[in-house]
Amino acid sequence: MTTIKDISRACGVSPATVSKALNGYSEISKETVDLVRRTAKEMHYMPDAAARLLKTNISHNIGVLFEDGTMSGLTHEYFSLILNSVKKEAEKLGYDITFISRYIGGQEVSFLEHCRYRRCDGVVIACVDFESAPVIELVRSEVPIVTIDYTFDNISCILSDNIEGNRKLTSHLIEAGHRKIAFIHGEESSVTGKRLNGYYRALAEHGIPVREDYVLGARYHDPESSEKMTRKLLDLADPPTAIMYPDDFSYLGGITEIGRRGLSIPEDISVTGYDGIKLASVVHPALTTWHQDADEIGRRSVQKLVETIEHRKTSEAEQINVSGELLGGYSVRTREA
Amino acid sequence: MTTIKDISRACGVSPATVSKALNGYSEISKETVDLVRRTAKEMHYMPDAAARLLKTNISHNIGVLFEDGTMSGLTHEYFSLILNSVKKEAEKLGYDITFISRYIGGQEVSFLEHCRYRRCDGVVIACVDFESAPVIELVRSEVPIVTIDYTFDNISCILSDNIEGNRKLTSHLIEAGHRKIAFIHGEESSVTGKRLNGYYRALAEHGIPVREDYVLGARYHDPESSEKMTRKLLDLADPPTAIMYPDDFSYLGGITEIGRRGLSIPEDISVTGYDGIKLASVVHPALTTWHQDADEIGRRSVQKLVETIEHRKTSEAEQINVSGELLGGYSVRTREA
DNA sequence: CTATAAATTTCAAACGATTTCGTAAAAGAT
DNA sequence: ATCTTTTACGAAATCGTTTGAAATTTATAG
Repeated sequence: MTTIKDISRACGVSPATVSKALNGYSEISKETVDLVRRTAKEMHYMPDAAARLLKTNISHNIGVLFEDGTMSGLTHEYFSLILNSVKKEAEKLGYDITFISRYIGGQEVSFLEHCRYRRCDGVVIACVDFESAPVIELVRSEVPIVTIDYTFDNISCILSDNIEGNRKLTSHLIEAGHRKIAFIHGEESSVTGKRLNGYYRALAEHGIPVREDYVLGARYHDPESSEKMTRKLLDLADPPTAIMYPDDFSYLGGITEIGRRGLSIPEDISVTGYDGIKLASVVHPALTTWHQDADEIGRRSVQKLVETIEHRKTSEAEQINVSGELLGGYSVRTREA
Repeated sequence: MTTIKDISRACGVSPATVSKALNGYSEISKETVDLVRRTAKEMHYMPDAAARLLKTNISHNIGVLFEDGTMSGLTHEYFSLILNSVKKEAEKLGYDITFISRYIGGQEVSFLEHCRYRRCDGVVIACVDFESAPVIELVRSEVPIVTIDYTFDNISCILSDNIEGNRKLTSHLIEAGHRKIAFIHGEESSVTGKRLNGYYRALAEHGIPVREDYVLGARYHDPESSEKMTRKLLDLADPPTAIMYPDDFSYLGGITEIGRRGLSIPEDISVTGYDGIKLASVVHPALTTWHQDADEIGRRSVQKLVETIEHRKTSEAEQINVSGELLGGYSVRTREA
């Protein structure tokens, strides 16, 4: 590997000058800069991130803490999309991304220790148990953090508009003439709480009393679980005319149970999902759902994190709401009042 | 941050001794080792990966090159699963993983340059255009590489058994009494080639002549595209009795078109998918498909890569086949001969 | 008690870059 | 011609760790 010394030798200048020329210091003459840059290119010079980090204390590396997809209750594709967007934006802003795990050299350590070991400039946290001790330790450390879909004091977070989203989605059903609207929510979490909140609000705004037997819990991303809840709902003496599912994928469980009973969507029963992933538009019938703007969420997280990293003193913790949109499908039927 | 020097001061020994004690050199006395280890723990010492790398030339960092060229990338569940498994196994073996991109500090560079910049010990490549110049450059460099689902001379690769898989899947249909079996394959690639190969073999083994009008190309992960091909097939004067889709997700496009014609699966037409992702088991009817063992593929890639890294001289390039299994669903109907 | 071997520990030089401070030369001012 | 300023560059320290060789201490032998 060519180093700065090799170049300095080839150019007949000192390593210091090479470094400065390469990094655009103004004190180096135009000719020297040109010479150095040219030889660097010719010799296929690449700076060494480690050496640079050692001296500058900047790794240009941001950690991502995304708990593994299958174990997490939340929608797999939604987080994959966020991760992808995080990656793209990070690249654009000059950062690489590394997964933060609880291992170093095969030994178990805390997330924070891992971050320090790799000297991450900052960390994006999503899709984890935010109330677990190792996560809290990291959040409360000196490491710049941005969380997604969870709020901590004094920590910036990017929030998908779960309250608004579910409120609008519920309102959409109400405006289509539904009064008996069931909501199958996912397992307890702050996201779930917000969606419930939105659901209740929409009902309240339209003066529809809440029926507790229409509010059931299932597990995110688990069609079997939603299938079971759908069964419960349809077995009620007075079944709902619309069912809201925890996420798009869970809708598949709904389809199964609804189909089993010979009912059809949306003629006999209306349904909605949540997420707005590709699946929603290719199932039959296409699902009316709330699209969460995963791209924007990923982008904003990194932008905010980088801002925090690069202007640590002036940058303030901020809660950023990213709004989604209603994605109309063919799974909701308008009922006459 | 506590450094080795802080510990050396606290213990009254030299930094060298601390380093050796921490790294288990046998020449250090038991008492010193204990003392050093204890104080290191007390002072919350964490080694600095960068400094260590600088000296040892080992980053304990493996790069992953997972591109989302076709917009599938990370969102494609099969690859997400592989990535996840790669991550887990890497952690277990003491490596972190970093995404290899084509950017450093926002500037465009080659993959190889990025690897050198971060000094990746090795790279797992999957899901990219293996025939593009930047990928070839990386593969042909001195960096240890393992590829997934693509073969290069002298480079280890992990192969999902696409030939066998599709052969067995096709045979399964034949054994169920089908003779008119259409195969909608994905876009051209080595994987597609192998699956075609498996399809042809199965037909040949059973003495069934190939009907070229039953072999159509669609795009992976694109139900609309498969929907269109399904239409073509069903419009044939002599339509097939079974359709094999490029992947599980594409099956959804098939369902749409088949349903539109009032046909049902599997009574009127049998179908199969490929991948064996969760979706296959929760759609209706559950899909008969070939399950690719993404977990095993990820695991073996990292194992082989680490072997290559750690025993560079003795380790030989190897092609490892990971076999999958037929996942029975309810989408194939047995026909009387 | 030496002399020698064995067991510990320390020295000091790296690794590859950045950066502060100093200096020499060139340019500008008086 | 002298003094001041500016411009361009270099010397050397430093970041935190590792490692082979040298030095020191301790143990063993003669």
